[in-house]
Amino acid sequence: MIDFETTGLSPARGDRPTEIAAVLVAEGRIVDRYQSLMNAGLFVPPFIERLTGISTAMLRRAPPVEQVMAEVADFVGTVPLVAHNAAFDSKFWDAELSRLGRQRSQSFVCTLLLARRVLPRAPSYKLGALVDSFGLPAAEPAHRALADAEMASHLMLRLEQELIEQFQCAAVTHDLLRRIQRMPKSQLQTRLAGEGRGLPIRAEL
DNA sequence: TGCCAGGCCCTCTTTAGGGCCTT
Repeated sequence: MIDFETTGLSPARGDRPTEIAAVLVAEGRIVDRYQSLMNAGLFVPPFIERLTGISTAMLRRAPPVEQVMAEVADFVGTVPLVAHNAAFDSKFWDAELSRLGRQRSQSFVCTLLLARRVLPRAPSYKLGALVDSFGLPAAEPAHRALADAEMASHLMLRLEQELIEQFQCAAVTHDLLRRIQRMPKSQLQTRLAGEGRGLPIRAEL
């Protein structure tokens, strides 16, 4: 599970990471962690500083972005990647690796897309709201990379439990999660409701 | 000068619009 804090929403508009955390999950638990601030030489906008607590002064004392991204890419290796709203983290991940002349070799799973399918009537799909609704441990401080990555890891494990119940799968693999998150939401829910829970969907997957 | 992300997903839809989610 990876989580970025950044200067904004779009690397295409010049935004860069300010912090990253990578949490390694195996056999249903967190087994290793990487976390670091990083200095890309940018000014942190006031809104972002209020949101994350990460200031320009903090980044001036942080290691350079190139060093941190190389370290975290080595830490991650070829392990499948997960993020909450992976469309956001994957574009920063790819942009920063590209600057290093490296390329991602593995795919992303998105806990936001999975949650929309597993919990079709949830009032909110924000990371904190989903963690609260499941009664999962809320790591502090929120909107810092390591805390958010740990909360998202607990959310992913909880969603896997839900999928085992709904799809009656003996094991939840990265490839299975990829297929589920790409399945049209309306189609998935209609079939779950209309055909009973489990076997028809499992056979299709 | 003025504007500025982008993909998912619902609906008063599909020749579209707007809210959500990430920072």
